[in-house]
Amino acid sequence: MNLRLFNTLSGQLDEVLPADGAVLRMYACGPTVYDYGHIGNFRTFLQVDILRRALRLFGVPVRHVMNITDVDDKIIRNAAAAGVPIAEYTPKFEQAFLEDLDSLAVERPEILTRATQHISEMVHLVERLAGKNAAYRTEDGNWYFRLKAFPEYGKLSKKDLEGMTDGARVDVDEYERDSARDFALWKATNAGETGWETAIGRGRPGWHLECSAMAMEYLGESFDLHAGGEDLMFPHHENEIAQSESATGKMFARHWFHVRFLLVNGRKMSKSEGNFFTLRDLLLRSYKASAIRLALISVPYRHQLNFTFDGLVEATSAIDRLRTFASRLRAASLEDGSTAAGLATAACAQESFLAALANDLNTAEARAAIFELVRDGNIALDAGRLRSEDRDAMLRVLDVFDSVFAVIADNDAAPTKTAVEWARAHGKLNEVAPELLAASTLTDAEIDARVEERNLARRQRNFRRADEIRDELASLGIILEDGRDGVRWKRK
RNA sequence: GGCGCGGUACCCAAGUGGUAAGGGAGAGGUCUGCAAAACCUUUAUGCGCCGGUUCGAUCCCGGCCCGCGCCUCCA
Repeated sequence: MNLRLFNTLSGQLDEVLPADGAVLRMYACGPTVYDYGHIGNFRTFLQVDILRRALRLFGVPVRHVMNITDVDDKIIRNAAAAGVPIAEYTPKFEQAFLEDLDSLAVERPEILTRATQHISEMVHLVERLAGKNAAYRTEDGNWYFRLKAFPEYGKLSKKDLEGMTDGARVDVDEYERDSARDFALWKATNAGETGWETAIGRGRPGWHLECSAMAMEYLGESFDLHAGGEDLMFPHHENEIAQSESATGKMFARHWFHVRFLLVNGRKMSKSEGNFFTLRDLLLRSYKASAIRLALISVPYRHQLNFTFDGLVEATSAIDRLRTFASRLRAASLEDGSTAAGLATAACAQESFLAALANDLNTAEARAAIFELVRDGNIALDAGRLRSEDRDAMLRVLDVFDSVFAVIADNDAAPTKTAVEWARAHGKLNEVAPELLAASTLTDAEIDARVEERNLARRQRNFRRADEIRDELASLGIILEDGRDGVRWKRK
């Protein structure tokens, strides 16, 4: 089965296959490391993660490059405010970003590259463009791309260059430019400001330049797929295409993948709306990393996702159901052999799952296929109709599901712990949910002791005392479940 | 103003020209000292409104209403 994906450039679903028949080369725009990542950022990175995991599932090896933008206006401004050079300002946010990716089970790209480590490649690109009369230097030392040199400008975002100046807010003070739409390749800077001494003068790169230079460096002048948030389509990606294709004369990326912005409580996320959340905010409120991941990937990437706390609660319950089913299957003692119905249920679920993903990464439908397996599997289990090979087949389907969704395997403790430690180190303990703090004050041994105490009371049929202990632990975020095989407890 | 997306049960959310997946929540049941958990069952004669095409439309076409996004730093 081959993956068909919507291609912004062609405007239709296209099969995604490596042009060289071997490895799919993809570039995904990464973060600008000037602050902690928010859930909007992560929806995009998560959907790119789904893409690369799905490609692997379909047997397509991937070479995935992601940039870290470690020099830009906001970084320079924030670093200046903090009184440090940008090289001292950005590493902690880059580190936090990578930690957050780990928390969300986002696979690392094969190659991570930083803008500041590719200044010479960028300068070289400007020189190539200048050689083709597609770039020019103004008196103040800035370099601009000459839009007139690239008639195809607008082909990605379907914008008509002529109509664009109407209504668009264009900086009319930039009188030096040939055209107000010409974009900056290189910004001249003074001695005291962040900059590099180069053959094209002292300065720093414009934003778009880094992606073209680094994509070509690691993937070649022409490659398979380029990904990013929908906001990047214009002008960022359009400008990348213009400068890259003008320089090389070759098609830059064949396939363009854009992830739609999410809404939070029905509005665009913004600090002024009070609906702006970083991943860390949510972890500290005691939402599990897996639930955040599932909430952010359950709505297909081209649809607007309305992120809410209710949605997070729903995702938490949904994951519990999946995990319970998996452990029920593993624990069941079953007769050897298989049944036609059991194997068919597994095969059918897998087929629907793969077909849904192959159809433009329809994660909602893919998820539904797995929940049908859960229901049918539970029914067969209850009826005693399941045999060991049926179980094995179903577990294998769950593995296939989790190779893309990555929510059944329970790795939730580490992200929460990391977040709480981070809060402690940054004087943000007041932002940590009380039960999270409370739960971390009791060791496992202490909890076990309390549970044992309660068991004793129960054996003596002193239920009043038993309930007291249960309530007490509940207030500390410890949940008890009395089962057939004893008492299980878990931290909320 | 230009470009684009969406309005499906209490909430979230797929989907198809032939009569509505899935998840959550609620209700009922099984189990239990109680509870929780778990499992099962159940919940839209209808898919924003009005026309049209069709044997038949939630799905196609036109109009309208509402919500949202991009066009500017932004994932």
